[in-house]
Formats: sequence, structure tokens, C-alpha cells
Amino acid sequence: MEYTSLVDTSLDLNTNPSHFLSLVPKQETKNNFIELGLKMSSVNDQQEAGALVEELNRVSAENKKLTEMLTYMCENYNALHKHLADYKNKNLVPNMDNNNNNKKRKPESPGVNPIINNNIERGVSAESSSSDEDSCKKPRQEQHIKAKISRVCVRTEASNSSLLVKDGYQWRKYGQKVTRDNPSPRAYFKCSHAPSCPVKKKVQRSVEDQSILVATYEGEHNHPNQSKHEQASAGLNRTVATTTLGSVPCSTSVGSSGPTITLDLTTPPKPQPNPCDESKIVGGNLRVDTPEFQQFLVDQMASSLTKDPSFKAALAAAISGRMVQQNQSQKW
DNA sequence: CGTTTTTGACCAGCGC
DNA sequence: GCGCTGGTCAAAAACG
Repeated sequence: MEYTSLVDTSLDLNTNPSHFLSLVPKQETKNNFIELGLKMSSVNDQQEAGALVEELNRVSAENKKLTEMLTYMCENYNALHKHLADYKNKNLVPNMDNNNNNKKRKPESPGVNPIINNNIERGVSAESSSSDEDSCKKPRQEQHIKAKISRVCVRTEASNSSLLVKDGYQWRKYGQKVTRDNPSPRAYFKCSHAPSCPVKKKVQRSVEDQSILVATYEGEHNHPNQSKHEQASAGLNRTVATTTLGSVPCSTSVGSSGPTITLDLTTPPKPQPNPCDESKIVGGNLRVDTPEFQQFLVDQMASSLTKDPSFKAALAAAISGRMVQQNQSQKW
């Protein structure tokens, strides 16, 4: 029921985006299969090759079906996600204020909370709606911190227990807390590069996937990022784009082992202050239930699978095994 | 020795 | 008013 599980699927869906919509198997892949088959058995004659091509057609058709199934699952998931959000909206949080999703803290003045209002304007209310996520600022801090709140998800090694997210800035940790909704501790950072910089950062591991660090940035830096080149040279888990996909924040990062996509599934979507916000692309960001995003997801899966040598080996073994079966059946 | 991290204490908002 | 919770402070410890 989560996208990470979909991404980790071991099926080669053969889904080049340009072919995904038309669900036409990729000819190039067929050719690869043929090459693979020829390598597997050097004694194949033309008849066997013909049978192999037939088999490949069958596999391609299966691939097509699997692709359709994946699309169907994605759609179902999105529908369920929406229904869950609606259900929570109606039954679980009936007292939720339309203008303030914050359950814990209330703005000092009942009138205007710049942080929350700004979030709504920027279309990031879903991000700030979680109980841990919001604008619970002391009045004196509200005056200094800019309202911009963004979230970045970074995948780290599972064995890496640190809460460090390299983003090119220099941070000073000033606190750590174990929150109620997540057994992993949350670390609080302040930008230490410039004393006057009001930016704060909270980093916590995802409940769903401990290898995912969720960094929440509050405010904007009032100084340049001098370490960006270092960050770029570091290479690992460099976040190059952060997207808010409706209520599901998403980031794409480029690591040493290729591009990865990280979805933040730690925060279930909460009702939007304005339902219309959910049905449109916010600030040029893709929504999770759009065909474009699904294409992107499938493309990511396909590319990661084609790079996986173990998958190729398994596929080769499967094909060769099938060939042996056919050869034996023809002989008998 | 200066900087950073750790960690317990404290504060403030909210629900009951 | 009390307890729970998230966020922050600040002294001590650790680190380079």
C-alpha cells in the first residue's frame, strides 16, 4: 500500500514512457531477449529461434498485462488514499479548523498567522498539516522566521543511523526529541553559517521506511550557500528536486548508483483547507495521481530493473529453462 | 580552546 | 488545573 513497495518490484515492466500509454512492448527489448537466448544456447537452429520469438511474444504480452495491472493498482491506491483522507476529515478530525490544521499550537492572535496563511498560499498546507510539522512557533519566533516550509526526503543507507542530511548548508543541532507518532528521534537544527539566519531544520526518519530521512526546512536562508560545490562533489543522495505531489511530498535524488525517487509517506494526507487545492497542480508540481507521475514512477522502476544484474540473470535463467523445456518436449 | 553535540529541564499550547 | 506533547534552552560532554 505504499509506493516504495511498488518501486521495489522485481518485475521488468518494460515500460519506456513513450510506450507506456500505448502499452506496446518495446521492440528493442525483444531484440535483447533474442540476443540473450542465442547466447544461452549456441546449438539453436532457426526453428528453435522461431519458437523463441514466439515465446518472447508471449512474454511481451505478459509484460503488457503486468503493466496494465500496475497502472490499475496505482489508480486504486490513489483512490483509496483519497477515500482515507476524506474519511479522516469527516470522522476522525471533526474539529479541524479549516484555516488551521495545527492541533497543537494556536497562533497567538486569533486573526492572522502568517506562517499558516503563507502555507496555504504556497500550497504546502498538506506538509504542514501533520502534528509535528507545523507552525508551532513561539510568538517571538514567528516574527523572525519566514513562513516558507519545505520538506525533503533523502534515502540513506539503512545502517546509517545519523540524522544528517547534507544539503550544502552548515547546521548546528540544538535539540533532539522522541515524538509520539514516530519511534525515531527527531533532531532540531539551526543554520550556523550565519548567526542571523533564521532557518531551522527538523530531521526525522520515516515511520514507513527507516532508511528515509525526512528533513523539514522552516524559513529561508538570508545568505548564499557556499558549500554547494562541495555538496555536488559529494555525490551521494544529492537532492536535485523536491516536489510536493498533492499531499505526498516527493524528491528525486541522484546518487552514485543512479537516480532514485523518494516518496514521503510518513504523513497521511489530511484534508486540505480548500478541496480545490488537491485537484490541481500546485506551483508546477506533479500530483501523485496524474498519469505523468505514474509514468515517471514506472519509468523509474523500469530503469532500475534494467540496471539490476541479478534481475537480468534471473530472466536469462527463466528463458533458458523454458528453452530446455521446449527442446525436451520437441524431442519427446 | 573553540565549536559542536548531547540531554535533561523548562516553556507554552491544547484537550480533558 | 493537570497532564500530554512539541519545541527550545543551556550546561556538560565530546570533538578536532
